Amino acid sequence: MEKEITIYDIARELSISPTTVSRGLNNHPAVNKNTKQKIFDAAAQMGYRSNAFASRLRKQRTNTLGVIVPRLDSNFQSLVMAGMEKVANEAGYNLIISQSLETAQKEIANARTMFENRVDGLLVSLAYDTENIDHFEPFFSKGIPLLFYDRVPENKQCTSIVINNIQAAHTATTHLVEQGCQRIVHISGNLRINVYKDRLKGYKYALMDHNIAFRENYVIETNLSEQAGVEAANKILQMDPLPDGIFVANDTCAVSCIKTLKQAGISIPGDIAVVGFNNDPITRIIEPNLTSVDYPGGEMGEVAVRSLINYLDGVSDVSITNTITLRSELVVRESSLKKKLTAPPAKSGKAAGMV
Amino acid sequence: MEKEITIYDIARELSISPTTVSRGLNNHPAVNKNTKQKIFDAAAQMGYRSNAFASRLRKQRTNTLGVIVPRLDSNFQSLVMAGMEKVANEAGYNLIISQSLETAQKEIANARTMFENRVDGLLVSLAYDTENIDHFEPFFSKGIPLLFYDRVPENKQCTSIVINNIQAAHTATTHLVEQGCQRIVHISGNLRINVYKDRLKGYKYALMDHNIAFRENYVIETNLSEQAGVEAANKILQMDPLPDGIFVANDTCAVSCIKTLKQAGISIPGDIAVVGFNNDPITRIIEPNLTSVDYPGGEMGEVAVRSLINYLDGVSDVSITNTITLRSELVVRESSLKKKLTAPPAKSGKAAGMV
DNA sequence: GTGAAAGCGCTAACAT
DNA sequence: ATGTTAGCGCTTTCAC
Repeated sequence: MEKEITIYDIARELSISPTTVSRGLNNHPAVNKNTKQKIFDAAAQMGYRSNAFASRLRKQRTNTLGVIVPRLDSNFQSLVMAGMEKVANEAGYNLIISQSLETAQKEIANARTMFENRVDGLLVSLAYDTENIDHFEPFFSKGIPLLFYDRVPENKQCTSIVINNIQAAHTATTHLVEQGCQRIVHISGNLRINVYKDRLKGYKYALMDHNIAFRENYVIETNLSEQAGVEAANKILQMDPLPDGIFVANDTCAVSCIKTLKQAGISIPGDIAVVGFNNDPITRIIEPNLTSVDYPGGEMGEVAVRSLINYLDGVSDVSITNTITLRSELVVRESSLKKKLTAPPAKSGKAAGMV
Repeated sequence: MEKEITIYDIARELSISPTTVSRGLNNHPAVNKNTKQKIFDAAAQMGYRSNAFASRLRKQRTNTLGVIVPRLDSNFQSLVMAGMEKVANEAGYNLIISQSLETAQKEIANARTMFENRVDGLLVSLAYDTENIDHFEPFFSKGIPLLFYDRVPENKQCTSIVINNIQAAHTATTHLVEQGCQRIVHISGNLRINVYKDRLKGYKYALMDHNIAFRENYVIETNLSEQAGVEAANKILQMDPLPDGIFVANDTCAVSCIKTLKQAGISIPGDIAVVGFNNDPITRIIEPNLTSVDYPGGEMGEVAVRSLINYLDGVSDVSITNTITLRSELVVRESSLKKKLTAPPAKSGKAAGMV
């Protein structure tokens, strides 16, 4: 590998100082336009490339953000990543992305790596089995901004970006009640995680608000996988009387649940109305199309990175100790419509959403 | 922000030299076990964190790989990313990920950033409108390994990881022919991209091999979006006689095409048999379930990173100028089955795949 | 087994 | 507008 060109080489070539070269390359205002041009020309011609490490070592700022995500291969998370990358890229930040694969152990290791890589800020969505956030302690004590999104810690001291899961679940459940459902099952995810815990709460509250008794055995805790949907459906089929509504905490599981129920001869929504969560593309493919809570992944990613960068730039030092709550909305489709609407339901998309 | 602890601080604390501290921290064999222990203890106690930049500046190696991907928010690409991250992480490499958003312009900018970040290697899947790969020239001339996957340049000089799109498309089309289809339409993607070009080729070859005339107007070039599926379906509905088979270059488009055809009263596969590409989760949700080419995204990501790292470690300097072709397979489901199989088709999954 | 010294390439005082 | 100087924190000869 040939020798790298440095600003010293350029300086020598042009008989000026390295300082001026550095300044020129960085478009410092106090450099003669002519000199600047010469510097750029020489740099291009000599095949110079700036050494980000030397610069970072010197500047003590990395222009890099770290992301720790449970899994990259989820529809929701990939939307988030896309949003994050977009904003970060526009702002000149790099993104180092790692996945915890839902284990605290990897999350801890990743946090450590991010710390040593001296990311300027860190974005985290917690793993399934993360019990505490001690592994982020170094970030707190060094004052490195840490922002949780979606799967956030209970500890309300942390900055987080979420949707109002309680409210969303309340709306979803209420919708089922309004469609005439009285025996509503809730298929939940891991109840140690805030989002699923909150969705359960919203479900409960909605029942209470409509004077429907909450029944412990109507809550099925699962891992929300496709397989879990099949199993949950089988449990539901055993129930007597048969439930007439199901609120599922994600779409993957809701869809496989519907498939299983249909195979068993249950009519959706006739016998059982179903509402999912996430508004994944599959909601518009399953028959009947699935009513679901639209969950702004891309936006969440964008907002998260933007907040972090604003904070780093001192623009919004207002407080990084806040919770940002994004809007979500119920998108009503056929799977939950026991009653006909006065106007026919929109074919698809968000048209029928209620704000 | 309090001062960072460096190896000098540790050295002073223990009255030994920074050299020894550095060696100890890096588990250099020639350091006394006792000393090593003392170093680690002091480091932990003093809250030391290694400065990756200083180390990289000195070592001229970054342990970082760059990834430039068209879009993060695609099912396939998120599988790839997940596979890449997994292997990279295990090997102690960081991943800097950026998206081109399908534009050559951003791809060029991203390549530049990756270059300045001195990634040890780069993984690229090309954007829609990338016309040439001049922007990767710096990597070639600096000897930085560059590995293309999936969307690779025509130029066969580059290392790439692909599936055999010609063969896969040939198999898919042949399957339709064997089901009795004679008028098979192909819904293709952007024909400037190798994968779609090759799928068209495979389709053509299969027709030829079965003495079916290739008809120009049976090829519909689209962007393979959901919307494109609707439009393509409408075109097909205009055709007289009606085609009896469709081979679509991805599943998203195939599914929306099926939905539109069904709405128009066409029976799938009775009137028209359909085969997709990618084996996305949606193939198992649409009714009838969609026959599709299984496309190993996760594996592609894993293999790509593993190859790159092996090369960097000098393990497989065999040649980074090769093409690695991964296996793909047709997964037969109801959407293409005009004839009953002797054995009943597998309910789902890859069981019915032909190798 | 340990240490001294030099330097990776850059930038930010502080001159001038 | 430009230059001098020093140092970011680490690793690596080379020496003992």
